[in-house]
Amino acid sequence: MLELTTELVTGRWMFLQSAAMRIVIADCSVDYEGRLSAHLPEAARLIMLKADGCVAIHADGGAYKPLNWMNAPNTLIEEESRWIVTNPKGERLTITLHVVHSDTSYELGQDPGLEKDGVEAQLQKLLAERVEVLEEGLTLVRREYPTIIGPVDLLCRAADGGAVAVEIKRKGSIDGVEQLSRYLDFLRRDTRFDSVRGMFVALDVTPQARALATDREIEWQEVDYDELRGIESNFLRLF
Amino acid sequence: MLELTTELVTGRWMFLQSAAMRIVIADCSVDYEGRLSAHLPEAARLIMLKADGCVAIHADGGAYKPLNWMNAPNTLIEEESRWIVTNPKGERLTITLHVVHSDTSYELGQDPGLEKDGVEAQLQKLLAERVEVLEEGLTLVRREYPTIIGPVDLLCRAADGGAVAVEIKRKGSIDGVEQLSRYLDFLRRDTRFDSVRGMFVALDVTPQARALATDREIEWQEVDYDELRGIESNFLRLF
DNA sequence: AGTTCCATGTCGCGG
DNA sequence: CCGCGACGTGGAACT
Repeated sequence: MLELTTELVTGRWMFLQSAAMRIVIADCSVDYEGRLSAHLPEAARLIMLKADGCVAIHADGGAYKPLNWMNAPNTLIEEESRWIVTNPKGERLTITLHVVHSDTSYELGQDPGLEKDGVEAQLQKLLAERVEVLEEGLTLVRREYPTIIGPVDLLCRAADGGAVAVEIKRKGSIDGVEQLSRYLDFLRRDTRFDSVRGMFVALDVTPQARALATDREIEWQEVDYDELRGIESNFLRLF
Repeated sequence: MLELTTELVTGRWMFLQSAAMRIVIADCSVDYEGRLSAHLPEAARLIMLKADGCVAIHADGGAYKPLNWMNAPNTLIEEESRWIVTNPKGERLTITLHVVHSDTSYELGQDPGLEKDGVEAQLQKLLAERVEVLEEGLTLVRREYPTIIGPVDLLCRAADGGAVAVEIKRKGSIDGVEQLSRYLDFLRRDTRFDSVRGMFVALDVTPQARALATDREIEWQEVDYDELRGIESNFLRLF
């Protein structure tokens, strides 16, 4: 773990390109011109510069979101007491430094990254591998079946030969039912399908979503994530 | 501008409650249990604690978004080399500190706040002043026309006397078409209008939004922001 | 408190 | 690189 101070560094732009995070505490005012125009009056703030060149200006509050920022890729020009950050999209962030209280850099190295569990992608993958969990005799035709208005999570075939469009959500709210309804509208006009049923699947389905689904004659069901993983690991163990 | 180090402080939780930002550089591993489960293996990271009690764990890259975070309000328990952050919603963040490289606090004070000039609001204003840009003979009835389900961006009258509901977006995606569809459903049940057309206007309209709008018999069009501003400034210059 | 809708959304994946 | 949908979306305005 190496801690560097700016005294060690002559070319700051080069420094930014190296893998290090720089933290500056300063009285500053900021202007952003890009997707909108924004201005920050002079005040004490924390300026974070990461190795990839991104810049974030934080106040002591307001959750994790900075007051102003510029995401990589961008170019930093350091003038006397003024930094100008520009990116290829034509956005520009200008930081005017009035007083610098602290300027420190830390060599953090590459992060091993976040391991997530319980998101929709995982759920879709598990269900795609075992669609018969949803209904006996159901077989997978295709994951992410494309339509002009977007991909259907799972397109399946039922035991009776009819098509079944499955929409999967972690939390099943009314939006998801609307989304599935749109897909059904389009699929039902596709002459390749004789009949298309809708099936709405989530870890939890809200009462409003249940009501709407029922009203639209869309089946809904809740699945248990741990159970699904259990089935999966049993499956792997047995075959 | 006061810089405090942790040596000055005995009760860190109290310290957090005071208006100061604390920056810790440490080798740490992190676990989050809440809306999902997530784990961060041990690595050097920056931990930011703000005065409002929020916590963010940053790697040296990945834009301004932290790897993990907990927004205020929450409670921080500092044990020996382990921090446990919990919130009323039942989420929990556990930070295990293996090596602390640096621990500094900064008194930043209250931020005067960001002054913004957003795009959609600006776009709506420009179009409201020149609705004939959208269609010949169109006149404005009212901006933000109120309905029970929310305000219609622009309610207009066409040359033939029919009503036109205009929804304006910076980026026109499928959500916006859904929103306009709901307004139309509602307006068409209002006996004061003989007929109501829908018009979906954005700087960019996605192909899927186009498809859905067309299917719902909603007109859509793209407008050019710079051109609109040009029209506006010409208008001001000439009259 | 619950809902709706905007955002400089950001992020990741598939074409 | 674009387009699209998910997100621990976050946040504000309004009911």
